[in-house]
Order: sequence, then C-alpha cells, then structure tokens
Amino acid sequence: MSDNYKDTLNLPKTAFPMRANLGKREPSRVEHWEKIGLYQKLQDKNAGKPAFILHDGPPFTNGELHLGHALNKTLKEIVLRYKASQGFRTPYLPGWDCHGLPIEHKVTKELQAEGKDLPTAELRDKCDAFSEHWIDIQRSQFKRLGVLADWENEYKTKKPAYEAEILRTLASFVDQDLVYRSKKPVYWSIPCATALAEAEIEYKEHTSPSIWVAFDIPSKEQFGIEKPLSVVIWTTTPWTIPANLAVAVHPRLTYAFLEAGDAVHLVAKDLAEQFASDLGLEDWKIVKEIKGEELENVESRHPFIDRASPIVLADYVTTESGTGCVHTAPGHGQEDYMTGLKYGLDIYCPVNDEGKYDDDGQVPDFLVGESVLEEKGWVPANGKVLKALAESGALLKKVNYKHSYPHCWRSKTPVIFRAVDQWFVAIDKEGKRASALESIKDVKWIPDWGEKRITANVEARPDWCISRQRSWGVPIPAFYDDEGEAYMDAGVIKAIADKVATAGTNLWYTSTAEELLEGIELPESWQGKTLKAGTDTLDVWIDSGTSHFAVLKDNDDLAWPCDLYLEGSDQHRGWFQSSLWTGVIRAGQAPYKSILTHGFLVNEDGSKLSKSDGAMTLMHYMDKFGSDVVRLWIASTDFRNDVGISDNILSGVGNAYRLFRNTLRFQISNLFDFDYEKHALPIDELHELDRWAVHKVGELAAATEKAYDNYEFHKVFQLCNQFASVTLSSLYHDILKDRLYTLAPDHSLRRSSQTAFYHIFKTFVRILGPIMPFTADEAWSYFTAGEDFTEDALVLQDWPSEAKEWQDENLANDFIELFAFRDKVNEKLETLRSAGEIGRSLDAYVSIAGNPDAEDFQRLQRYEHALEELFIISRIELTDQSASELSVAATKATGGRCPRCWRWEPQLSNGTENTELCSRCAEALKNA
RNA sequence: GGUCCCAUAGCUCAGCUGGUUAGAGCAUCGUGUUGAUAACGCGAGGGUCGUUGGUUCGAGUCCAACUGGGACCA
Repeated sequence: MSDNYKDTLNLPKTAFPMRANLGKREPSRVEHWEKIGLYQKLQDKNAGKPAFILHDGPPFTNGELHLGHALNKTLKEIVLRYKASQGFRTPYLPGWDCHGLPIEHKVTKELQAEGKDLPTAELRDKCDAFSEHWIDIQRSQFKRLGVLADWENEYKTKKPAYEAEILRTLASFVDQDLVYRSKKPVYWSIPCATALAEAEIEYKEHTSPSIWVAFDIPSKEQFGIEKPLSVVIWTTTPWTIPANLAVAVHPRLTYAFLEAGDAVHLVAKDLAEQFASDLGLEDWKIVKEIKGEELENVESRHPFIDRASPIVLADYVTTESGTGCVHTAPGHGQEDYMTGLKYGLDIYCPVNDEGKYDDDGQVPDFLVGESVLEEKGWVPANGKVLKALAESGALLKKVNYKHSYPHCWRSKTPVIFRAVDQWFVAIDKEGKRASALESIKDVKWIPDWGEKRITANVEARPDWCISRQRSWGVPIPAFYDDEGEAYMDAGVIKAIADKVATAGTNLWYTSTAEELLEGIELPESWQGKTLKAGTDTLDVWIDSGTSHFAVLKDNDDLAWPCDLYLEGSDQHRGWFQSSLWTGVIRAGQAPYKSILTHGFLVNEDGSKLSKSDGAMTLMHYMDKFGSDVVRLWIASTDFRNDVGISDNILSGVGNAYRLFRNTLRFQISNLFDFDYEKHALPIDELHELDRWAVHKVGELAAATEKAYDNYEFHKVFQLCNQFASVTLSSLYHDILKDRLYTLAPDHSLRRSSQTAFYHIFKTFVRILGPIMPFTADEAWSYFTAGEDFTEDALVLQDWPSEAKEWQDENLANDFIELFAFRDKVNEKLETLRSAGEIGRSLDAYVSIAGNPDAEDFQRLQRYEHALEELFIISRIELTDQSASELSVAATKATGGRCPRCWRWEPQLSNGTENTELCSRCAEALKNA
C-alpha cells in the first residue's frame, strides 16, 4: 500500500557508487589525469601567480617503494595540492638519487653470481640500468599513489648535466681552498674495500675478546718500585696492538701501583678494585699512588715489538671501564689520532686495503698477511696477536665482551678504523662552520626543535670526508703523478665539468688522463708531469646535496632558495645538512626557507618496524586499501611524531573513509533534480536550519584552512571527521530527509536545503581534496558532470574562501543550545523506545514545559516552528509553567500515521483526494 | 654512553597562558530503522592523563628523576 507513495517521494538518486573499490578503480583515474594532462593544467591555471616551491628530496633508486616513501611523498602532495588551491604556482619536479654503494653492491653481487668481473665503465652501465629499472617502478608507484608532478622533467643525480653540477660544487670547494688530502682514520669496510661515511654504519651487538695487557715499564726505580712494573691497558681489538704507539692516561686521575704477587701493575685508583677482581687477584695492595699528569712521557715497552710506547695524557680517558690506561694506536682510532697528532706520533697503520698486515719492516713476520676481518666469528689476526702476547707474558687476562660495535651497513661485517689517504673538506676554514650556523637561523624549522637538532649536528661534525673507493658515482677529478702526489685544481674541475655536462662521467672511465685534460689549460705546477686519473668517487651526499643547484638555480620556473624541504627527521644529519653546506659554501646561504620534518613509521605499540618486512611495500597497501585510505591514514596522524601503522589503525581509517564517501554521496544524490542557476536561493534567504548548516561549513573551512597553513593535517582530518559524522550525518542530514523526500520538488524549503547542500558539498569536497584526491575528484565529477570523469578536475578548483563569509555566530549560538536540548529529547525518546512503545522518533509526541521568563524556554518558543523538524518528531507542545524547571516528556504519538511521510497527525487529511494522507503530503501531491 | 623528541580511553586526536565530576570521532556493547541499506539514527559502558617525587590553596597542564618508545650520534 504505502509502496505506491514511495514512488511519489523525491528519493536520492546517483550513479556515484557507494562501494569505493579503490584498489581497482584508482588506476583508471590516474590514467584519466595523465590523459587530460592534469599536472600541466594545474600549472597553467596558476601561471603568473606567486610561486610556492617545494624541493623534492630524491629517494634512493634501489628497490620497491614502501610505506615510508608514501608517508613522505603524500605529505608533499597534500602541501602542494593545498597551496595550488590557494592560488600558488606549484611546479613540482620529483627527483631520484641514483649513485651509491648499495646499488653498486647489488650489481656487483649479481655479476659475481654470473662469474663476471667487468671493467669499471661497464659496471657503471649496469648500475645505471639497475637504477633506471627501479626509477621506472618507483615512478609508476608514486603515480599510483596520486602524486601529481612534472614527471617529464624529473631530475636524476646520474644525468650528465646534474653530474656536471656536482663537479662545479666541488670546484667551488676547491676554489676556496677547502679541499685537502690527508691520512686519517676512517671507518673501513674490508669486504667493500672502501671507507664508509657515518651514514653507512650501523651499530650492532658484537662479542669481542677483551684483553688486559701489561706494558713493561723498565724505569721502575724512579717510582721506587723493585718488582717488575707494568702499565695495564684494556682493549677489545687485539689486532690493533701491533699498531700501538702509546698508552694514554687522564692527567687528573689518580693512578695506583698495585702489587700482587711478584708484579706491580699501574692502573687508575678508582678501578683498582675492579681490576683485581676482573683478574682474580687475591692478595693485592696499593703500594703507591700518583697523579696521571706525573706519568707523562714515562716509557713503557711494546709487549712483542721492540718499540717504545710512551705514556701520554688525554682528557677522554674515563674510569667507566678498563683500567684507566688506554691503548693508543693513532692509525686506528679517532681519539688516538688526535692524541697522536698532539704528541707527534706517527699515524701508523700497518693494515692494508684488504684488512691484512703489511710487511712494512715493523710488523713481525708471524703477523704479515694475517687478516683482521672477522669471518664466522673468528679474527685470524686476533688469534696470532693473543698468542704473541701470551708468549711474552704480557696477556694478563682474556674474556669475551659483548658491546655495541659499528658494522658496515652493506656487508654487515664489523668495520675497522684505519688511517688512509682521503679527500676532505675543511669545515672550519674560512669561517664556514660559523656561516653554516648563522644560516640555520634564517630558516624556519618545523617543529622548532629541528633547529636545535641541526645546530648540534653542524657544531659537532668533523671535516667532511668526501672520497669513496667506489665506481658507481661521480669521479673525484684528481690526478696523480708517478710519486703518487695528488693534483686538484678548481679551473680544471670546471673544464672537466663542461665536458661531463654532455658526455657524462663515464668519460672519466673511458678516457686516458691526456684525453681528459685535452684542451684544458693546466696550472703551472701541473706542467710536464705524467699524470694518471684518480679512481675515487665522491661521497653521494654531495650528489643529493647539490640538487638545489642542479634543479632550482638558474631555473626561471623555480626559485632558489626554495620555500620548503619536507623529509624525515633523520635528514637533519643527512640531506638538510649536506644541502646546507653546499649552499653556504658555494652560494653563501641555506638553499631553503623552511624545513618540515616527519617522524618514522612504527608499529601500533610504538616499536620499530622491521624494514625488511615485505608486507610493508607500498603496493601491498595500494592493492589492499587503495591510495586514498593510505593517504587518509597519513593525514589522520600527527606526523611530527612517529606514525603508527597496523591493520587495526588502517581499518579505523577505512571507517572514516567510508563516512566521507557516504557523506559526499548523500549530498550528490539529493541534488539530482537541483539546478543551481534555476533553483538556488541567496544565502541570506535560506531557511534558518540551512543557514546554520552553511555557517558550519564556513566554520569548517576557516578552521581547516588554518590547520593546512600550519601543516597540521591531522587537525583537518579530525575537523572533517566530526563535521561529517556529527554536523552532517547525525544532525543536518538526518533532519533534512523529511524535507528533501516528502516536500514537493520545487517547494522553497526543499530548494533552500538543496542550496545549502550545494554549497556544503562544494566546500567540503575541496577541503578533502588534498587528502583524498581520488575520491574527492570522483565525487566532484559526479557533482559537476554526473559521471565518473571530468576534465574540469577538482584539483583545478580554488580553495573555498567564500565559505568564510557564511558564518553567523548568533544563529550558531542558538543552534548549539537547541541541539543540546535535542540530546535531552533523545534520551526521553530512547526510554520510550526501550519500553517498546516507539520505533523511529517520528512515532513520538514531545511536550516541554518551562518558565516563560527563562532564557532557554524563550529560545524554544522562538524556534517552536522548527522544533518538530529538529527533533524529528511528529508534534511538539510548549507549555508555560511559571516557577517550574524546564521539563521534557515524550509519549507515543496518537491519531494516524501518514503512510507517505510517516509523521503522525491527530487527524489525517479529510480532503477529497488521498484521504489517508496528512495534509502536508496531500498538498505536496496536489502539485505533482 | 651522549644529544634531541614522544608518552591523555582499544585506535586517531583535543585539552589555550595551571582552577569545578578530563573531551571528540572511530571501535565495543545494547537498540531502532529498512525511503543514504555492506548505509543511517538513538543510548550505554570505557581513562588512578607512563611512574615517582616536588612547586602551588589547586597540576593532564610547571619542575626534577625514573620507565618505556623513537631519531641521530658515539
């Protein structure tokens, strides 16, 4: 029966699917965007406007994208889409970091498996192809994520023009006389045969043999000691003993002469007890004490090499472990090196590139050729050294010791510290460090602690070791004569850069030195020398640190310095810093105006994610949840801290996604017969409820704009979420169904609501756009064109600034009170409902009694005409009741239920037609 | 070990310059509707604000230490 009337209702209609099926449907939207040239359209739209330049940090091109990449790129995307909607010109050139050890390592391994050993130039070709392969994959995955960018003009650190720029950066360093060559202890990976940057090292638990070694002090009489005297050192790297040149003590510590049995040992007094217990000494006593500084230059003897090992003073000696007497090998440790320089000791390193002892005339025969590399938990050199120490009686004790030790990130083997010739950039020369620190202050750091962090990093960093003994990178343009003397010149480098700009750096590996230098004017000191080209490559941090020159500078479309760098907080030590140094040295200032950082991905419980987890790949999540859900997840979190990820979290985001989608869908579907030009009412003529709803979306627009401006996307998310679930779904939409469905299509109230829907949709969808561009664009297409795709894409629409004008605080305050009162009504209705008296709220009548002098009751009276609708009930009754508190009562409705609108009336229509209907429905149908 | 960051309901977040019984959305449970229907409404439960001290008349909010987690560095 009532089904007939259903057909007379204006029920919502839309082709916009309820089910998103994102994993499947998003790719076709990517295709559509490409087809219509959306990126270019966006640039054209804002052409000539002020620019907002975000400079893209290049991901390393050696594998599948994972969620961390998505986090970073999505944040950039959100920023740019938002800025574009604000009318900024937002050219976006994505980039790729192509050179580097991890790629070379992988490629070399593949070649090894095939039994091939290629010449450098061919190896580099393979590396090139390898990175290109991953660039293609990564690019398509970024596109799949929805990244709208200038993929035609992406930058790559391996492109010839870019490589030339890297060399020019180096040339500017050389020009300012900052580059020097020096023997210096560096981390050295034996399997990779290369020095490692700090960034290439990871610390892991490691078990080393810790040993106590006695260094005999012949001149014991000067201390009044008769029994044999020795100073005792403690070390966890026995293989460095052959390189020992000194024993360091702290000048202000007190040292004890500890007599036990037939020997006297010199150790720090505070550690004497520990020492005795470590060695299991039972009968011991301190026979004398002495200040560390009095021990300076006392001679001790190397335990098995005929060589003096003087006692030296050093502030870094502590009493936290060991004996307070520190084994010092200047060629094998940073601090030892400093001490060596101070005392004029040789920077002695008898270990060669392969990690084996050299035959240098000092290393005993039994050690020559022994390896210091640990293989299967065994270090051959340690064994031999321990044996020699034991034979000489110097080894007091050996016990296995577990500690955190640096490992090569690639080969996973323990690294060694070893002095080799390297190229360095002098950080403190010409006040460069001071300039860098000064430049930091000109940058806006978000969050603000970033400034503290990079300042600490810049203050603490040692000179920049820029050479690597690798092939896949930009060659260091240095030449060597027959004596091994190095030649480097800024003019020559610039000239070579010009050649590289067209030929690429492979030139270095396919040409002789003469060919390389052909046509280049050589400095005087180079004349007449037979020169060979060097084989080192540059630290890849110079590669990426040069991007702002290679990409931004001299590009009229872009800007230098740029507005924003946006990367993970680890880049305070990495890219932010390398870019800062190159910027400051070569151009006198930081290349960025602001830095925004995000945290790291962690599990739901806050623990670290394992990077090797295959399920972390971006495509896994694209297929399972779709890009918009992933993006919404990113937007929902406060990314300045660590970002949690789990199925639980994502399914929560999935709920929010469905809420947004259905909200948009509900609005579109109720606008099916609405033509803005024909039916819209002016904002100030809208019915008060609609006026209120329009106010609310204006409020939302203002709040989200502020949040976007502050890069607080999680606030955008929270605001939108509450807007959709409370303001719309629970209140406005629910209340409006009656009007939209049951009134005559052209009824002014219905058109009023549709006008509001229209504005709310247009505003809300644009607010959501940067965060969930696929769904927003899809909804936009259905809204504007009634179909899945449109050329006039959502991202081309400007920010809904007009919405701010719609706010009406007085009206809003009334509604806050009315809706608060609505909660009280709902409680009463719920009581009726659980008593089984009513089902939907329309089945109830509500009566309210209150004091006509009270403000809240007056407000209800003022809005009496709207209350039935607001509370979604069939009848409201206000009763004056002086001197009493406001009271609410709900009863089951009486009379008849209109089969069309389901509202109850005491008496249904007794008109001539449709006699079983309520008067309003009868009226609605009359005009149909 | 050092520097820095974080810690509020199962989840994601609010809680401004310290001030009555700590909020929201989601999730959960109960329930209604079947004219947004793999959707929507209504109601309810759920937090000793990481711990311990301190400052204060009063602290989630300030200070210190500790615990846990994270980043970077040694």
